[in-house]
Amino acid sequence: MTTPNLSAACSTTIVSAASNPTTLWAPHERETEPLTETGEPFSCLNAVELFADLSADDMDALDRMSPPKHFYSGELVFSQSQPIKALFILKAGRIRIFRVAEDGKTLTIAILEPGAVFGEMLLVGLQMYDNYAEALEASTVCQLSAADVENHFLSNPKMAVKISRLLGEQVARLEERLTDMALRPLAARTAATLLTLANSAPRGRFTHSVAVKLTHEQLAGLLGATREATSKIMSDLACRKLIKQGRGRILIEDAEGLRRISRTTF
Amino acid sequence: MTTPNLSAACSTTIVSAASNPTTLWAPHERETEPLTETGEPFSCLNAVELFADLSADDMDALDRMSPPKHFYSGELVFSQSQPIKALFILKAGRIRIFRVAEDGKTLTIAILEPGAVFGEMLLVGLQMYDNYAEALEASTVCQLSAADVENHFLSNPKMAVKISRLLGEQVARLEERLTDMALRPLAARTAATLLTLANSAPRGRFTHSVAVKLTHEQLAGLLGATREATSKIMSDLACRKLIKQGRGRILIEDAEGLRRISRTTF
DNA sequence: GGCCCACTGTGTCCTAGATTGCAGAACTCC
DNA sequence: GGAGTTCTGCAATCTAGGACACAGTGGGCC
Repeated sequence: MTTPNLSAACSTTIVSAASNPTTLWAPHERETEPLTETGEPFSCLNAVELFADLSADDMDALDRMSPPKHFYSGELVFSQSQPIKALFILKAGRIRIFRVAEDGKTLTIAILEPGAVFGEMLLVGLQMYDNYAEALEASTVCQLSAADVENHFLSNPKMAVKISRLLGEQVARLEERLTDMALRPLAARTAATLLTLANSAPRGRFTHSVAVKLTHEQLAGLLGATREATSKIMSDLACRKLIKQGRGRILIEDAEGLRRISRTTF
Repeated sequence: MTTPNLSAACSTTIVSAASNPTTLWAPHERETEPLTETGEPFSCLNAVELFADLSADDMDALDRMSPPKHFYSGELVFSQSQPIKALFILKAGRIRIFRVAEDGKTLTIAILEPGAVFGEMLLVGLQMYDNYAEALEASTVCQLSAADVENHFLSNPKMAVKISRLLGEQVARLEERLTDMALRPLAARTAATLLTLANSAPRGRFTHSVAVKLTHEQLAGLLGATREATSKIMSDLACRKLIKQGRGRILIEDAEGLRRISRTTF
């Protein structure tokens, strides 16, 4: 009652909003988009905050030891059968970290953008770790072997502190997500997730609104819900003018409105 | 179908099993139980693994600076209004860490036994952190102020590594719990949770089975479910002879059976 | 320019679990 | 040993969201 339920009232006109003639998510834009703000030709390490404290020597050494590897869209970066033996740095593309249940259903733990470091559990010496990683698009990844990491890294005390902070933030995020999953209805979770995604996403340069590059299916994986249920919520959000939709793109139009929804209990 | 559903078949005789004349969870046992294996009179620090690498001097200094504080059952150790300004060490009793949703429903993040360190987010410099902590029973807690921690701790490189490991394990646990929450039905989650609890619980000394000291309500808080739903599952588990129940006590009788249930999808 | 396929919208069941309400049993405290 | 409080069992709804089943449609690709 407090939150007006308009789902019935505006079951049409949803896509029409998305098909307006702006080039916001025009496909050709993707190619010209620099993958990080630091420019195209960058070593695997120099753009990553985690490595900022490395000496130039270490940086060079590590860089030489970490040949970039290419993954096709859909390819597995690691899995149970190929357990993590390296620290990964995503150079280009997008990687999805996920877990699989017995029945094949999956939950997405994270979707990584260029510059992200993953396989961090190696740093902490945790072996058994049943996450999978899959390339959502063609991606380039650098690998640091456990030995290299050992030598140039764990010796450095500043590094340990950074790792702690990294993990601490992950803990906070995960606790938040866990309680959302347990206590919040799908609509609220969806809104909250969109907001978080929007924050980590690159700002749009042609508009005030922020684009999140995800299909409903991918979003559903992140929410722990079905594609159908997610689609329904998204249509609803769209017709309340909180977001705009395009195939595989979501534009956040009204962050404040989303924040309101994310606090609803039912 | 693969998992026999006996809920109807054995809806009686559940409590009778719990009311047998053993003294396994007799109330008077609690008082005589040593709170940790290291004996009664212990400083706040010496029994805690995290501090093992501290020099004797540091240990003494910190010990002097951390007066034990008492909390009554039900009292809040910290909350939004009293944000974390210290690192806590649980000396005696049990503490529940939880989060609260807008509508008042809560999710239990963890239930801590003596020896546990909490408020770790302080170590990583994360301020905003909306967890609550409440004493489940009369508890004694030592506090290390942020300044003390700073001086004796963050300077020590070994310490940072330990903290990383601590947080890494938390991340792993939380990811596991998150996927369970998203992909597994209540029964499976219950079984899995009981097993985890059993592992961290002190071994029973009079029997092969392990006791978990929780009411259905507390367990439900951990599972993100209602007390009723949890009770139903518990009765079911009990009549399959996988557990035995007593007021506020759960005995794991057949860990292997529980493990089987924890893998069921429906 | 046309074909095909990945995305999305919708609609109808159907079940797990929330909600509500209550009752009896066990433990605690006088 | 009696009263009140906690804990647990049980049953009757109610509902969010899952499972299926299709139907458009936009866009990439040839």
